[in-house]
Formats: sequence, structure tokens, C-alpha cells
Amino acid sequence: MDDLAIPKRRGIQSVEIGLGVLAAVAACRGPAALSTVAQGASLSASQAHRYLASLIAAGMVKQDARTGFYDLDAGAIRIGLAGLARLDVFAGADAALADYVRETGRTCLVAVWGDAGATVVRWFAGDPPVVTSLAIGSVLPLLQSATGHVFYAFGDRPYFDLRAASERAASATARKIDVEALRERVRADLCARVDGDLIPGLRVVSAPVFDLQGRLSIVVTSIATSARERLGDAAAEQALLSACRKLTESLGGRWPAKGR
Amino acid sequence: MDDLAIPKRRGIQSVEIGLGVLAAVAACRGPAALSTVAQGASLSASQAHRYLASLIAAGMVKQDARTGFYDLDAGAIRIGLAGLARLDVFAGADAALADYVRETGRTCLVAVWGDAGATVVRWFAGDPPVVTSLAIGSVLPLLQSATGHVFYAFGDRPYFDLRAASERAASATARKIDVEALRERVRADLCARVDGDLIPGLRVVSAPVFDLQGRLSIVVTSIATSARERLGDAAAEQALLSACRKLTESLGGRWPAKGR
DNA sequence: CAAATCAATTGGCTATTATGCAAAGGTGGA
DNA sequence: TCCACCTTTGCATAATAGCCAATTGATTTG
Repeated sequence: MDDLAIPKRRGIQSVEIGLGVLAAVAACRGPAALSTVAQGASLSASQAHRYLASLIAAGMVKQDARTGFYDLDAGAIRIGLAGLARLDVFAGADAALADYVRETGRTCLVAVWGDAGATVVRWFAGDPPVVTSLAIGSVLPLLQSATGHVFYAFGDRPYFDLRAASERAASATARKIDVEALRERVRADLCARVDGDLIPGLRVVSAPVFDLQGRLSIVVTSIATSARERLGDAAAEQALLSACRKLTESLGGRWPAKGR
Repeated sequence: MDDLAIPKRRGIQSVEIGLGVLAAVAACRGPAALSTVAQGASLSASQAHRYLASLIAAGMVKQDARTGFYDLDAGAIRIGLAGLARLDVFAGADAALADYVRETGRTCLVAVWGDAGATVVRWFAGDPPVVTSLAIGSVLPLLQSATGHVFYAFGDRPYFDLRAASERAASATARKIDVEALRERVRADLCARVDGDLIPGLRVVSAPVFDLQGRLSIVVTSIATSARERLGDAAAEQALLSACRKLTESLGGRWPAKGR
């Protein structure tokens, strides 16, 4: 064990290495072999194995009995959700969206941006419950979902252009999209609409919530089924924008002027 | 440092302690003082301080410069979102139910709620294969199948009451069912049983799997033929409940207390 | 069918590191 | 200003993580 740098507060280095291993597991797309994790954490296989044994014991990582591959376990999710719940946005969003659903009868969901993409972290079931394959933890595409469009339009330009490029490389449908026009339109409307593109028969509107630094914080998406809802699409969209605006303002953020 | 002489896989104990500290931080409502965290992790203040220093260095925890209080940082959320994005009920269900079938020899199936009703989406053939008209894509009735009963008992009340009403309108048999008692019984038992109601000669048990918002996610149903199985009905029911509980927990959800 | 190859896991010795105590450094209250 | 409490830091010592090599296990090749 060597120490090269001293300018640090004294800690427990095993913990830092262990969290490095955890991060290496998280950085893999899915279940990963020991050697992959070891390489990702810059450790020998035997070392990584010891660390993984403890991560498993702590419930942060699990190992598939059949393949021997390692992957994140529920403990990691618990910690992450606990962290999310402390963001001010969520305290406000839970209340505001419960109201929105009660008034409009529409199902809505909250997504945040994670390494994997736009990740659904909350789901508020509307009156006629929406039937979809979407659930908490689902990752939505950047260019083929209203939620993704909002992230793209209001997110950090260079980063999201990169992500968009890789999605375009993988999908012929995504290649047909004029991302520049998309960006302009969403920024002008302060919301994104998608009609049955991702999931046939569902009409969807997404709107942004900004934090007090003016950066995109969460994206709220409202889903309409083909059945009649209490409010028409236009009214529901206005209600959604109004809810997101109030949320933004309650966080100390400024709501952008419409039509820019 | 003491070892309790438990034959455990050798790991890095500092990592386990460190994750205990992280869990202690997560367990606090919000920002917490060193002494609070130390107590939560059963450590001395100086020990906890060392561990927290490393958690901070790893970006999992942050310390408010003014108050000195500790709280979860973005790294925790990052890892959690990575875990969330990998949540896949079906992947987990496939593994858990393959085990269940191997142990009990019983055929089982997985159903989700679709527009048409409870829809079979997975089928695991048991040792004496069950001969029935059921197949993937089959839709099960709400009031005349164990699977349907679980959806009714744990699903969204107003919506399923509507569906139940229309089924009662169409079926004389369904009209005879006391849905209120049904709901209570299923919720108390955490499972539903049906003996030969839908398909004569088949004994069936269904149990719910919940997602991390506590909502019904999928329903797993185990089918016993009249032939002897390796396990008796009671044991198989316990095994099914246990499998569903594990599945629920692997999704980050909490299993309801029995007998409510 | 046997041998070989590769990855995952485990055992043992040594130097490094975590531990526990106690004292120093800060902060807020009386 | 002094006191009290909580947090942070030094230091000696014993426990622990690191490294290397051996074992196990699974999969492929001759």
C-alpha cells in the first residue's frame, strides 16, 4: 500500500477503494465479470474479489449464481433514492403532482437524468390507469420520447449532442429527426409533445423544472390515454406548465419567458 | 478488531463498516451531526469521522461547511440511478421462478395488467407439465381466477371496482362473489387461492410482487395438478410467497406485514 | 475422451493500516 | 470571558489488507 499524495484529510482508504469498485460495477452496462470490474477499478482480480465480497455482504452488489457476474443490488438503489428524496425538488414535486393528477386525472411521471439516460423515478397513476411497459427505473430515449426531448432542449448542449449522436447512430428513426428544429420548438413552447411515437396510442406532454441556478432539474411528463379525460389536451398542457412553473419558482428558480 | 469466528467469505471489513456509515447517513431524515451518524453506525465519533472523510472523498457524502452536518451527495444518487436503470422485474422473475419450479416441481406463470385484463406474459413448465388452455397472451378473468383476485385486491381501487362491475354484469357466477370479503381475505393472506373454479382439477395460488413505490407490479401464479407434487400445497404456497417477497425486495420494494 | 486453457476463488505471510485513547481545535451559550 | 460540548487530529500498537501463488471449476481444444 503506497501513499503518493498527502494533501488529504485522513480517512479509511479501503472505503475509498471499495466505493471505487462499486462505481466500477455501476459503470458497466449490466452484469459484469470479475475481471471487467477489476480492470475498471484498477485492481488485481483477487483484490477486486475481496472488495466485491464485502459489497455483496452489504447488499450493494449481487452476484448471479449461474454466471458469476456482478451487478448492483437493491442496497444501492435504496441509498440513491434516499439521496434523491432529499433534493428539494422532490418534496415539492410529490405534492404538486399529486394535485395535478387529482385535477386532471392524467397519469404523470418524474424523470431525472442519470448515466443511463432519462430515468423514471416517480409515477403517479391517473384515474384511468395507464397501461404501459414503463415503470420506475425505466430509461427513456433521448430523441424518441417527450421526456428525452425536454432534457435535450434544456440540458447542457455539448453533452446532450454527444448522447444524441450515439442514439442517432443506433436508430434509423432517430436519424430522421431534425434535432435543431426540435430544440428550438421545445425551448419556444417550454414543453415537448409526442403522439404515439414511443408507445402507440399514448399522447404525452413533458415540461421542465429548473433549479435555482437555472439548470434543468427534473422533467415532468403527463400521459393521456385514448379515453376522454376530464380535461382536454390543451387544458392539461396548461395545467402541467403551470405546475412546473410553480415548482421552479418554489425552488427559487426563474421560469423562462415564453416564446423565445 | 474482533472476528466473531463466523465462517464468512473473506472480504474487506472496512468496506462493510463504511457502507454501514453510509447507510446510517441515508437513514437520517436530512443532514445529520457526526455524533448522530456515529451512533447510527455503532461507532465511536472519531471512527465515524474517519469513515465519513473517505465517503466525502468518494463523493457519496457531503458536509455542510457551516453546520458541519453530513448528508448524502450526488455520488450516492448516481449509483442509485444506475441501479434503478437496471431494474427489470422480468429478469428477476425469470431467475426466481426458475428456482421455484426446480424446487417445487410446480408450473407457474407471470401476469401483468393490460387493457384486456390480467395477461399471461411468462410460463414456466413444471415437472409434471400442466395441460391447460392457458398460454402466453391468455387473459384471465378478474373475479374468477386467483391471478385476477390478486390484481383486484392490491390494485387501484376505483379502477378495479369498475372492471369488477362490468365482469359481474356479464357473468352470473361472478355476481355471486362477495368482492369486499375477497379483497380483505387476499390482502390478509398476501395471496389468493382458487380450487378448480376456472379450470376443474387445478389448484392454484397467486401472489403479488410490488415495485418500490409499493404498487402492484406483477402477479405470480403457481399451478398444482391433481397429481402428487414434491411439495404439499401449504409448503408450495410458502415457497411462492417467499419467492415473491424476495422479488419485491430485489426491486427495492417493501413486503407488507402479514395479516393486516 | 483427455488435455489444456482461462477465469474465479482461496490460503498464508508481511508491511501497512485501522483502532482507541486522549488531547487539541472550534463554536455557541451563559 | 469562561465553560461545555462537539468535532477533529496525533500517536503507538495490533489487526488487516495486499500480494503471490495454489486450487478449484468451467469451457474449449487436440
